[in-house]
Amino acid sequence: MNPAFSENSQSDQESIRDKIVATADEFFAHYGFQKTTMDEIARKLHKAKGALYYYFKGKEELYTEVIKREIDTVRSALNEVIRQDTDPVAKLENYFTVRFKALNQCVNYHETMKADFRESYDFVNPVREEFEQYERQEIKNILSTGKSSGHFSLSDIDTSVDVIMILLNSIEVPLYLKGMYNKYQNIIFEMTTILFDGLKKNKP
Amino acid sequence: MNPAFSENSQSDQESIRDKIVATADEFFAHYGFQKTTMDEIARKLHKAKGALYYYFKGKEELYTEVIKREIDTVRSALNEVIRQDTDPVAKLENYFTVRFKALNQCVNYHETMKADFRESYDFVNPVREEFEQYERQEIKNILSTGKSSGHFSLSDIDTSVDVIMILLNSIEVPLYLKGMYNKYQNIIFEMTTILFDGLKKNKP
DNA sequence: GTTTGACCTTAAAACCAATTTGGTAAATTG
DNA sequence: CAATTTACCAAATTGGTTTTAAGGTCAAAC
Repeated sequence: MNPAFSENSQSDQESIRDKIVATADEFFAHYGFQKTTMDEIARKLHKAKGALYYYFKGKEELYTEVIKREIDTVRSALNEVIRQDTDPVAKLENYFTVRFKALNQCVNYHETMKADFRESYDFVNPVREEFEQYERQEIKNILSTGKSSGHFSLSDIDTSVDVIMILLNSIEVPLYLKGMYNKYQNIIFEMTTILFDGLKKNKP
Repeated sequence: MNPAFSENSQSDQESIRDKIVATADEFFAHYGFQKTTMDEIARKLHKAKGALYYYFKGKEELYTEVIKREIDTVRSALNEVIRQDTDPVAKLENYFTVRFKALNQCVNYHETMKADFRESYDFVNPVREEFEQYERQEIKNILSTGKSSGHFSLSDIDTSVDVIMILLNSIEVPLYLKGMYNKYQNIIFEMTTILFDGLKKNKP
């Protein structure tokens, strides 16, 4: 489970697991969850379908793993931004830019969002929620340090975080589900600017 | 067509048209576009189905009329806000509050938005687009006068309008489609506050 | 000018058989 | 024992057909 524990045999095991996830990713991204079959994935890997069930409980768990890795990519990119030693304003700005760009790559994640209007993909909710919690925490951190350092003037940080979270999540719909990411990029930039002028401390 | 031209006989005609729209509204709001039949609507009005086609070309036109009236309600409320002699900042704030509240009542309008992820209700697009154009114009007016009067500090008004329009439209998804309007009200308030601090001229 | 009711056409629902597919478990391999 | 296969089941999906219902039309009637 933990990569740090991987021995020779387990390294192979992980490697196969990874290959399964990678192949599943391709199919899911191409044909979506429903239209992808476990048999297809197995065949592509020159394995029998049953082998997949040695690594994953079922199709849903495999799909969830694919989504999880997509989200992890975003998280890594965001961690990189957070790690940097920049002032809170620049950090939050970077956070937004990187988030939109990285999330734009998450084909399967968008698929579930789109599908959520038709049917429910509840089984990915844990992943979504976990990421939301992560983001909430990180944004709160940035705002908190920004408030302490006098970069932001905020009365209630938690509410500000709520606002930002809702804005981030809301704007995903036109951006990704309607494929307007490239078209709206300059508008996103302007939006962040306005938002930041609102969050920033007014220069006295 | 124009109510100002209505004579006695035409007044009756308009009255019946209105009754049809009202009844249609009830059914559409209750069962949605697809599951409502023209026959149902006619029966409720103690008329034959054919009568409806004397006033409307078809089901889609009738539905569009229902949507149009919903939107007109919102527009009236907004016109009231615009009419008032308040400073641009307060006016735009009122605009937001009233818009969200009024739009929350438009059951059928939300139905089409929700449905747009499954199938397309293109025939209501003209209504949508017309309203969007109206909003764009009014918001631009407010921003323009706000800039002239020194309440707002804006470099490019058109882009600011774009940002506001996208934000307004984006946030409708969680607000109405996911029924979070009541839950999010204080967050909306805070959002407007932040947004306005961003738009307002920094006090020197 | 309105309304009706019979009528047409097409789209949706209901049905059913055939097939596919997710999932399991015993057997097999190395 | 870890990893994989094969054979198999039950449930879901698909394809095609029939039936039904619903949108829309029109001549006649009010």
